[in-house]
Amino acid sequence: MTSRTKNKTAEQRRLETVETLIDLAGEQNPNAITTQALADKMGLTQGAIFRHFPTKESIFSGVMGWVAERLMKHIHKAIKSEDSAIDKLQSMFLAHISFVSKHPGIPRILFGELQHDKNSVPKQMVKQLIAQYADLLQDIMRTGKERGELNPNLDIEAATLLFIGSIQGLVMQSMLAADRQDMLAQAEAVFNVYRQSLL
Amino acid sequence: MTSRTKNKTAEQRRLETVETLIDLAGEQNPNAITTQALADKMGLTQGAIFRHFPTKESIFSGVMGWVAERLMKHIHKAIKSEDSAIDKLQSMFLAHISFVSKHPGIPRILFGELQHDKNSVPKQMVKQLIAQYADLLQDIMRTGKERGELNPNLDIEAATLLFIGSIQGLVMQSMLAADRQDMLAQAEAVFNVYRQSLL
DNA sequence: TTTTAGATAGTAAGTGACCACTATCTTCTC
DNA sequence: GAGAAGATAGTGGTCACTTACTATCTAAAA
Repeated sequence: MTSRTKNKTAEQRRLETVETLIDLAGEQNPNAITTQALADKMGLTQGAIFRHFPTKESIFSGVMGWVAERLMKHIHKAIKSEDSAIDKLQSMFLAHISFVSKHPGIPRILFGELQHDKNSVPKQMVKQLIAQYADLLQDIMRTGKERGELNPNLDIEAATLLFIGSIQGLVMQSMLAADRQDMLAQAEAVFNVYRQSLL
Repeated sequence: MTSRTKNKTAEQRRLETVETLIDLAGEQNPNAITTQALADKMGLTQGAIFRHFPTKESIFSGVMGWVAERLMKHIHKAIKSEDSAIDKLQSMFLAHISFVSKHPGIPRILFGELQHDKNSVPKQMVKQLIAQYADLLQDIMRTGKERGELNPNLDIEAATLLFIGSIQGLVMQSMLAADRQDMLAQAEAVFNVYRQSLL
């Protein structure tokens, strides 16, 4: 062997693999990323990947775990300091957009998983993440209603769908333009329009 | 040869191929549909596909052409009979949802094309379709503003993105639930929330 | 009306490239 | 020296696309 770099521990490699996949997904179709491309970017041989993951699908499961933990933590941190429902929603919106604009591969992987027909493990994890996310939104809206901060006639389920949809719209926009620079600026404008529907 | 069925013309086969692909995309990941699966569903051999299309990608271009024509026609017909901007937008929204609920494979193919990195022909066609769609929305909103039907301070660009995003949200919801039945009912509720943001 | 020739739709059977995954050997670390 | 990380070199399967042949259709000549 000619390698001079030290071996890393299994856990380090697992994390590195997951993050490399997220990185690559920012540049190309996630479903088209090969284990070879992954290994190349990590400076390993293709076979080495399978020392740490039993299947390719399990790497995607790892990604979903990574996302679920970091995204929810990021969002909870953002809304903790806010008081009113509207402010919480706005912080959540902007935190989410800043997260995906830092990791543009993530929404692409998410959509890609949803495209599959069969209920794979990563797809189930996506479903669970979205359900958890929607629950949080509905909690905020419900207490916002109780406190008289939101329109008492607001259809919470529809408002939740609209919230998530508007994030998807921004993501799609950035995929069209391949230009994530002004995503945050646009996000503010979009939320301002969305806000009107809550009052 | 043992076949008893007559040969069809090239144009008939091209159309049939495109519609079969749309059909299949309603059930499985569009990018994972093989030319073999397509041929099977049409009762042809795999090689026969390539009598009518030079590459697999060109079939997707055919799909995008099909969609662009039918969707826009469907939508223009829906808004023609409406008067106010709000009514036009609502008709457009519901027409769009009824269209994709009749052809659930279409949004999946669209998303799938956007995932690609390189600017393939079908991806460019998707971009063009979305741009055309956004133009129509903005036209309606602009005249709605002039007539005093919409909030004069409305951010039209953001409202357009929110409109498209809300459709994406509904589509995603149907992909999660694999249940397109109540998509139209949900659509009305979502538009009612959206409408508030225009006033 | 019949014959026939050119064009086209379709079949059958590849081909080469790619890819997830594996078996075996080598190197590193403790 | 044991156990784990990595390298090397497969293997079987899949897939888009091709080549060479056959069946069918059309239209004009006889």
